[in-house]
Amino acid sequence: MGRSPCCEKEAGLKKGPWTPEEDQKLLAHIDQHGHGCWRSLPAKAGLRRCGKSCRLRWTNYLRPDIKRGKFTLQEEQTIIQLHALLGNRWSAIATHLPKRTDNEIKNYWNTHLKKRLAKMGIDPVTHKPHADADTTAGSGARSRVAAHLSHTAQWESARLEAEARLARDAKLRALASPPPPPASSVLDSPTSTLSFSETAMFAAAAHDVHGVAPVSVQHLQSYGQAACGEDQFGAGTFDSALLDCSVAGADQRLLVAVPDAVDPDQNEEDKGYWSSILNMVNSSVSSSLTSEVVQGPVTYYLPPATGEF
DNA sequence: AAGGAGATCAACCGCCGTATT
DNA sequence: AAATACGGCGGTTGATCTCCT
Repeated sequence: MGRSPCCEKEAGLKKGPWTPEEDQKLLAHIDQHGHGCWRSLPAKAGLRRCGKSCRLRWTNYLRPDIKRGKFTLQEEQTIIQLHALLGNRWSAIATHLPKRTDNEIKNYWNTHLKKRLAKMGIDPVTHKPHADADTTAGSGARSRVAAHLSHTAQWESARLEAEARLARDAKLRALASPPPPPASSVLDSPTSTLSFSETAMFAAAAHDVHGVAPVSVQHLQSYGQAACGEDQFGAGTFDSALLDCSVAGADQRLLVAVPDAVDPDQNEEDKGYWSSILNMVNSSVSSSLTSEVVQGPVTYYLPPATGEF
């Protein structure tokens, strides 16, 4: 009946931080034999760990295709937008951030991005401005919120502009270095195979399964303003500039024309938002294959504009 | 210099869907 | 069909680091 007992029930298994020796054993074993069955791996590799612990250590830390260190501005924006679409589905988000693990993204969200959005007056759960939640608030309260947003955005703007400059410099330096490896080895995320229909499914999923409220364009504009600075792009163009500003636009395709400032037609804004997200999701695959080609227009599935999600 | 507070992140826990027997 | 293991996922914890007073 069923399978043999799980290794995790065994006594005397080590827990806690991994030592360099343990890492070496695990690396050497996987390098030679692959991970195969995680349950049986610890014994074969000479580790007093459970298979689950080994798998976690490998996927979150030892895997050779992991990029560590500071998240770029582009990555931050990708996380924020995908989070707006997918919610706390970190593994799904991670598939669109090559070389980043779901654990790392989750940590980064919880320690950095969530706080930053909250600071900007955006609810990190719904991705809507806090003022929206309080429909009974008077105009005085709204203007206070707006003033706070503006003030916070100015500070964020200064900081992120500096980051953007650094990112741009790094990009230019990278362009001057040797060409990237062949496409087959660049496609780091094997699960990043989203097709058109899958992006539609994503949209539908966010729509009716996860209960994630779609973000109106203004919210992204708010972040865009913070990231790029109002003077540089002018009001109403922040969505287009959102990703461009960080890396000089060399390989960015998250560019969707959107209405100026506050459009009375919320549905139109939502369409622009969804187009923006879906465009990014689609392009994340192709951008893994080429860093230079800019795609032409794409037709998108858009969820029916019900006005209420 | 000391220690308290807050931030960070690797690792664990528990649940869930799927595979296997 | 039922029972159980496995792998994966998201939430949480706790050790360590950094900053501030």
